[in-house]
Amino acid sequence: MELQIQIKMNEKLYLRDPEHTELGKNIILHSIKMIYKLGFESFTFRKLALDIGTTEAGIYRYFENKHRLLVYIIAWYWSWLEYRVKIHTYNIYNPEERLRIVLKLLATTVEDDIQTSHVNESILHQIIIAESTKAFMTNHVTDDNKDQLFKPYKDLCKAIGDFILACNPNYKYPKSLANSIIEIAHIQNFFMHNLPALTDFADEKDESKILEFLEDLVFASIGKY
Amino acid sequence: MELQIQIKMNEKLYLRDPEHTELGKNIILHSIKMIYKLGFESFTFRKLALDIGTTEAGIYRYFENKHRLLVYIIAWYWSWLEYRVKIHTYNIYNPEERLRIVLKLLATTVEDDIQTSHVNESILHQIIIAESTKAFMTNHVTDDNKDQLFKPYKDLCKAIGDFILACNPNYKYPKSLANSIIEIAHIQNFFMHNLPALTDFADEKDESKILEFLEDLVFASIGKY
DNA sequence: TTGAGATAATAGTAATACTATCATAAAAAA
DNA sequence: TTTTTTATGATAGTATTACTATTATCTCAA
Repeated sequence: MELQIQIKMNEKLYLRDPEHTELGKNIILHSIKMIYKLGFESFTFRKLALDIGTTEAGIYRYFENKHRLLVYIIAWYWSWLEYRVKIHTYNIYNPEERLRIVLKLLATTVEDDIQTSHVNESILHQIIIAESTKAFMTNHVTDDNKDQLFKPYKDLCKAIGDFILACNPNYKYPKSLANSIIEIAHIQNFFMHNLPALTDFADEKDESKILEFLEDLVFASIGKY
Repeated sequence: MELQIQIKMNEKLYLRDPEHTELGKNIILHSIKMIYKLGFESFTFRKLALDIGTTEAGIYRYFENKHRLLVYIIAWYWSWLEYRVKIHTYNIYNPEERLRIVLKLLATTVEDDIQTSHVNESILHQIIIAESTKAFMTNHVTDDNKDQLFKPYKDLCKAIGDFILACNPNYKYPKSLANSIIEIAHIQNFFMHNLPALTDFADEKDESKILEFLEDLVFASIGKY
């Protein structure tokens, strides 16, 4: 038996559902590779079209512009991560252990443990690290938010915030701490690889050190250290 | 007596020093206003030239491209902030008090307490919140780092890291905690204003709440709570 | 067999991100 | 005072990006 998961995406994210067609799936697959390789700024629909063997117009039928495509990809990642969090914390009833599992999922490179057809999750994780805040750090963030484009991120933060509260119901900043640990995990990873002097992990370049830092931070903050 | 501070900028940041000429100062002044208003993505040299009443070519004489201009502005901010940190912690010998002062400088809107001619520091702070990570989140981060473009940010982190160590010489992650608190301060501020459901400060929209969160986080982490 | 849905091919536009050239005005050096 | 440097303005031009529009073709399902 081969299991496939399918993530239902917000319809505002696309013009035509890329999951429904071969070209659509190719757009997702190749855009992930290309954004990873070139960085989001240098990534263009023209280059993507050339790579896939289609035309710019073809891609514009699926996505309004490259920013929407980025938001789509990132939203997919957050949904997928929330799903992973659910699976990995299933049947675990100790709140601290659950939180530890979440931190590990956030801070370490994904192993392809869930089958998804057309997405390379490990490369996607690298995109998230470098590009994910660009999804909302725009001057149209309010409109995008009204279209619910950031719901997967919010849902994940909500879930993590609830885990934090389960550890310590009196902790005053569960939501803020939730998104903080996500963003810290990414920025530490980015700095470790690109501006290592800014971190305490320069020598080892080891993700498990980031995880230790995060655990230290979180459990000290919620008073369970 | 009127005191003016002058920040010496890395020469790689510009083609022609904007501090030396009227046009140069105008470029800085107007670009800050315009990036604040339009967001960095919608900001162009054409619009800036029109606003100043010069030509695109004129601006290209000062800055290679709009990204370099952003990095210049941000680098200026970090240098200025490090200077502020120095002044405000001068003659304060209690390490925890010093750290508290730094957190306040990081988390709250600047009052124009130091005279600088052509920079609106309070608008600049808003730019930093929304755009500062875009300075290094690029695929040319390594080259830019070799050119020392991020030195002011690194210097500030170093200073904060030293304050952290002064509070607790055994704390294992002073550098990582230093940049983490900077980035958390910004992201909480951004979320509070733009995606308030993600924070615990939604109702009040009050920077002092962010400061409380940061203090809680930092002093818990270094074990002085 | 018809027709809906998807794609390819082509064309075209406005804006962006630059580079180059030349004339001129102002400031500094001779 | 004259010369030279420096900064700016005016103008022009190119490649690329970010789109939109049109038409022809292909495929699959009713």
